[in-house]
Amino acid sequence: MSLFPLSGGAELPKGYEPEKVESRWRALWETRNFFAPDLQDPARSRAEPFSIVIPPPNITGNLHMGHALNLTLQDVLCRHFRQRGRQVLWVPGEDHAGIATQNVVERRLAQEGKTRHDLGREEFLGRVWRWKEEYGDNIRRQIKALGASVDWSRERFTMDEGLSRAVRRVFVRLYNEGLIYKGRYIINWCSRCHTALADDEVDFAPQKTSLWHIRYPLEDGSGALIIATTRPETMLGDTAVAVHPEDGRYARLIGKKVRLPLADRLIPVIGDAYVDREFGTGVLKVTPAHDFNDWNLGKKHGLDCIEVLDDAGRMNANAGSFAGLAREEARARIAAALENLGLLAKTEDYDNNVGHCYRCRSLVEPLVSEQWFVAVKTLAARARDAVPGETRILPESWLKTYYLWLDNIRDWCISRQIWWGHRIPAWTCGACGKLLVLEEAPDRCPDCGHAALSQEEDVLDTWFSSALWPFSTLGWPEKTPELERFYPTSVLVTGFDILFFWVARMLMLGIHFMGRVPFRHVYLHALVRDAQGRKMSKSTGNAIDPLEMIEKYGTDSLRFTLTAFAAMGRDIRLSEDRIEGYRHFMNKIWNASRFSLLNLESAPPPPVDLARIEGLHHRWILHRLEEVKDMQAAALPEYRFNDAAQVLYAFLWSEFCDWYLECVKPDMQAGGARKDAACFVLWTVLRETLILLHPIIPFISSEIWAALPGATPDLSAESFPAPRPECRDTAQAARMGMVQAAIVAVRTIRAELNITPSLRLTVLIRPRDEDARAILEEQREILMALARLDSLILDPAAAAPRLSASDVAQGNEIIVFLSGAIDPAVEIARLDKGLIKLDKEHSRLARKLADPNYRERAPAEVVDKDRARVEELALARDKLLALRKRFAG
RNA sequence: GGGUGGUUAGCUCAGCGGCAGAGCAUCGGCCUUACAAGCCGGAGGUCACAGGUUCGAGCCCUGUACCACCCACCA
Repeated sequence: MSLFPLSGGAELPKGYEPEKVESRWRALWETRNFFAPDLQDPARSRAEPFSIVIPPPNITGNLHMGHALNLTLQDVLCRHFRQRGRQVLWVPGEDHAGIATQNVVERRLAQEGKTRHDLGREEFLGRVWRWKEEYGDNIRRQIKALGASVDWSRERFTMDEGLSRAVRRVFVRLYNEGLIYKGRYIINWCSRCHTALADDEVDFAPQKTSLWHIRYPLEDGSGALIIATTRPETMLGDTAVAVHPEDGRYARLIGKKVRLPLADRLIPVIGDAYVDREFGTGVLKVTPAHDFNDWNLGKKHGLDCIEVLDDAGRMNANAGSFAGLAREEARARIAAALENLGLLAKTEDYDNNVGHCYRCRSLVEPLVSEQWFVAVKTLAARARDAVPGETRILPESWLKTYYLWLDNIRDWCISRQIWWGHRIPAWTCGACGKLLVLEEAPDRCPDCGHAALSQEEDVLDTWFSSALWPFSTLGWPEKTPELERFYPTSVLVTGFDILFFWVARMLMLGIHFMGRVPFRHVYLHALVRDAQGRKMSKSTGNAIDPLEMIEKYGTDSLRFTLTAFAAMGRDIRLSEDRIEGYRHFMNKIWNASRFSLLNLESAPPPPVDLARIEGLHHRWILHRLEEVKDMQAAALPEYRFNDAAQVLYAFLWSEFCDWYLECVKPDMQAGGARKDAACFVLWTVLRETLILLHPIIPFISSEIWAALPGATPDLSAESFPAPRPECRDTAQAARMGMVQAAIVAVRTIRAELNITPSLRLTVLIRPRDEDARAILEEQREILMALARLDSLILDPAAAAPRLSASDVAQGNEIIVFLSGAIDPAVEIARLDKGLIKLDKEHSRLARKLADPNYRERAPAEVVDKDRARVEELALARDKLLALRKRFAG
């Protein structure tokens, strides 16, 4: 198959070059649309499907590290479950991001000296669409760059026709059910974006301001109430003054009236427990039109609502002589006017917290206006009940936060006064004034028959369409096979920062319209922070660009880094060093594979019965492979990404490379049946390890796979390796541990005595028992090679020469013969160091075992283990002491 | 004000009742025919603090300190 980069049995180039390798595989996966599930596939149809809808990136931006993490984790899951035989669907798509996108395009227009109003609605939207075509593709390329195994044939965009229809259907149904209503209400208003904002689109930030103390004279002339305010300019809209009903200073004044300065209106003094007696003077001015709490007080006490600010942040006609002034200007002028009248009691510095637009950072103004709302109380209650029974939120620490939010939720303001978005499907009859809420534009008014209908100007909050994403992308309101098969989706993988914006709302609308939750699990991953723990952002300039990292270190290095750091419930502090570090791991994999391929023929090695294979190292590595398979199969479905990555890292590097490959070298040199067996085990272990690595590092694993003898065309279609219970052998693994300990003991002596590695040593091992002797004898060749010996004596009775250094490893006495002089003091010091260590552990355990409470109450197996250990320690100590004696005399 | 998480080797972090771990950094020795982006070995810890539970506590409980973050409010 010429499409595939390498054919089986090829030699790998000396260095790993991610760029070349990756572009080949990207192109291949793309042209073949490898990751579109075949709904007709009988094998996969039997298993429970695995589906994910992508959190749609905004079309405004470039991929950042958060996306890279998000996409990597989803891809790891998708590839893993594909291996496990599940039918996997991962739906890609993009979000139109109403305000953000409109801002970007408007900024461009501004460069041409135009505003959107110069173009008009239609032409402006044309511009946005063109912009979308350009940048939507940008995001797509970046998703592809990461190697995400999405199904591009099912890509969706929140503004495409299908999804827009779903939006209209949902809107109309909620309206007819009385869950969407239109009303005058106080909302957050961004006077720069010129639109309403939802509560959670407002960011609070501290601001230095003043607290003005203003006298409000009592009507009866008996004095004045002094109120403290940060917003004197809104006083013109005051319709009451409030005090705490139990406040001894003021309670008797409730029901009286004060004269509102500058406006010359009489307003009542009301009593309400909401007032904090401790704050300021304990008297609160009430401006229902420009403050959320005042709005509530106004409703409760039946107060008038006088608006004094307009939607551009200027004083309106109600402000009398201040009309037309910007709010800051008005504030200064009013303060000055009060000062002149002697009504300004004092001004003090004050640290305030003010709302800002989360998109453009400008000040948010509470204003009363006509908006559309979703009545969320009942929807929220059901979304609450669904968790954790039908939908599990992980890590579970987020549960409480989720509940708390839903319990205190207010109606959701869904109308936005911008153009880019789903226009509200409501029309007003110009003749009779009837409001028509319909999925498609009506020709004429059904009541009066008039054709003069005008559609609402507003569009819907972006999150309204995203809230439908899990079912709208699958084809709803049509009854599609995808919807039937893949809803509810298996898991939603996203950052916790949009738990409320998005996750909770998907749950609400999913339950309402589908009758079932939209996903079984929600996995909330970390935020990616910089090395100092700050949030990465363009403005702070601390962002690490994933594409730059990909270019520099390769996609797999980046993916492995993100996976390895994705421990549940913790933020990731990322720095470039980390990625560079894991590039070393890629190189290690590459070179281990090169070595393997150099020893393998171009045809797959003839099979050997692995259950009966000779050779401790083979049995050990096969046993360990089984354990690694188990761990991976357990870790990934539990979203323990870091565990999966760490286990693979340690297995491949510290076991496969450091030990197994070294052990196998003599086999390869020996040739014959021994080499054949080694080739088969090597081939098997490498093959299966590549399969295990593939979900995390798809590119390099695919490239190596393709070069393996007998490789199938594409690793991404390969199944998770079947368990091989006959290869599990704990006893053999322990024996290997003993051999390793003996080798390490020799190496340590060599290093501590500064003996050059090039000098081959003579070593005497006094085995602890016959079994150990037999094993060590059998492994003589490996011991000789890895400890770099020229002679190995295995004899329990042999004497240790005075010219030697020694140690005890798992009960075996290791005696390294030395040719040159030895300083007895040095050797004694070495032995004493070991003895001290042994003694410490021995006495600790002995003390523990001496305690009858421990012996009685601890589980028998724990006690037995300690007993065995104590004996072993005692034995080792005796042996070391005996060895030490030869220097004493 | 309410809530959540964190405090373990120089750094970044795993571990969450039974021998304190990893990666990086560091120190010493090596171009040992896959890999110097490497190999071998070493050193490095009152597991924030104070109590408690337990035969046994980084691990469980209570409290304290500090650091993050989230929500609400701030007239």
